[in-house]
Amino acid sequence: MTVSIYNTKSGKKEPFSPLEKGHIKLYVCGITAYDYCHIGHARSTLVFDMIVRYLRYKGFKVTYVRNFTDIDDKIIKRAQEQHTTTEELANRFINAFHEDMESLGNQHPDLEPKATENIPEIISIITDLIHKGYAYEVSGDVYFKVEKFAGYGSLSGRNLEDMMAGARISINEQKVNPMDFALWKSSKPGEPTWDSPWGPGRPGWHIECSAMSRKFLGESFDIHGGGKDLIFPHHENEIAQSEASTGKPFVGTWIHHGFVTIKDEKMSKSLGNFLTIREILEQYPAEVLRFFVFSSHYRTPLDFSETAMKDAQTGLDRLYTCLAEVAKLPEHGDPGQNPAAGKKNANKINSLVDRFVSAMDNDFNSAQALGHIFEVVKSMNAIRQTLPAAPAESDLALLRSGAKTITELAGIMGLLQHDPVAYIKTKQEKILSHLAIDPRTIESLLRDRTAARDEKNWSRADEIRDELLKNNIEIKDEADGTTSWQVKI
RNA sequence: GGCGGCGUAGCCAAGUGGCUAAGGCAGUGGUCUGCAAAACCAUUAUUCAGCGGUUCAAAUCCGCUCGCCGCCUCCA
Repeated sequence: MTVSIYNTKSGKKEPFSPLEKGHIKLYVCGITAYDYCHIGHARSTLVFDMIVRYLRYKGFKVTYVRNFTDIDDKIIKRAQEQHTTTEELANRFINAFHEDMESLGNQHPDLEPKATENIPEIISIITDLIHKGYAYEVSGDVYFKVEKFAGYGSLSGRNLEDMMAGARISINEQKVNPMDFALWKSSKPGEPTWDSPWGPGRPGWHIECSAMSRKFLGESFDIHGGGKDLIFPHHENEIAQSEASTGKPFVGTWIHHGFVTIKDEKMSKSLGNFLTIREILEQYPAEVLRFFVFSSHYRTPLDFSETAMKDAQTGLDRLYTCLAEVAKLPEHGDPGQNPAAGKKNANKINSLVDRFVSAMDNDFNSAQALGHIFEVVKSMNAIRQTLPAAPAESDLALLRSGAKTITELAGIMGLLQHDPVAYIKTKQEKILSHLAIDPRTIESLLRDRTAARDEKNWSRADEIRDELLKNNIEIKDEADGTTSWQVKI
């Protein structure tokens, strides 16, 4: 089966095949390094992490490039505010970004080039564009001539006249057309600068992606991705620069993911309603964030809330609980025992791979794919419930193969990769360390309760139980008369 | 103003013309238990914002209306 991908360029889902058989070249716009990353950035990296892992699962070789923009207006401004260099500032936030990626459990892209390390390539494209008449220099600045490029606006579905009518662009006297955008900016005193044929300066915003994608992936490549907000102007301008320069198609498939919203509003620095990745990860395990992100299709908006994260946590726990229960099953089956698993449940389990793959083939529908996993969990629980003390070998084999498949497939989203038993234990220990009650007190109260129960003093026993529950401690009276306790998750 | 998207149960969310409208959370009922908790099971939309149309058949296609959101300026 082939993967279908929604292509922003055509506005449709299309069967995907790479230019070079079996080898996909993917470029994703990374961050501009001037601040800590927020959960919108997290979604972006998570989505492409999942996409790359899935394409590799399908047997493709994937070359995954994600850049850093480490020179730009915002970086210069922020560096000046902090009385530091753009280099120091950018490196500081690139390091922070790498820490965040590590915490999120994302795999590394194959290459993470920086704009400042590719200045010669940038200058070379600009020079070429001037030669070909697509760009012009005005007192040290170089602009791209949008009117000269016939397809300008095709990605974002707009034309120059409409954009002019928008009238939200500041008129720059130097430009031939107000929509012309800067390829090279002359530097002001005190700003970082590189020598160029047009004098000392630095690259404009969009050109670095054209230069780096060409250098590492070639003039034409398969997939280019980023957030929806990059469609215009960033990606539109990249197409113009690259195709004007090479005369070849730039990118086959454009993938754009939706935003993370808070209270249904876009999260952004200008609105001040953003949460950084580190703030989130202080409160929730990375895996919960991953589960939350992959519970929705990547192109829809994703509304972040405490409730949504709590739901994600509970859902994830349900999956881990099932795996943990299967792990606790006896090692060997009873040869004399009849199988407990019905045909329907067995089919559900055995067909999981097919159903998961067809969901993911359909434009990476991770939400549907997770739904299939939950269905199988339900089937496995149902079988487990009817299992006798000495279960049949075929039942054990079925449950183990189900658990193995779930673990493998969930791994494409970076989920369920912890040992299930250890996962639950670690989590409880973490919660316990924040509780106002310690294990010694708990044990002591439980001894009191056991004594009360021995005397059939139920009201006292229940009182202690309620007291513990108030402190997030759940207790369980075992069949053998002992009482165990655990932290409520 | 131009362009694009969305509106499915209490909440979240899949569904790309045709089998019972996935799945999760919450709720309710049950198994278990002295009673609980946990776990598990069962159950919860005759209907997909509204109104028309196309079709043998529409949540899915088309048109209009209402509501929400995004891009057009830095943005994942």
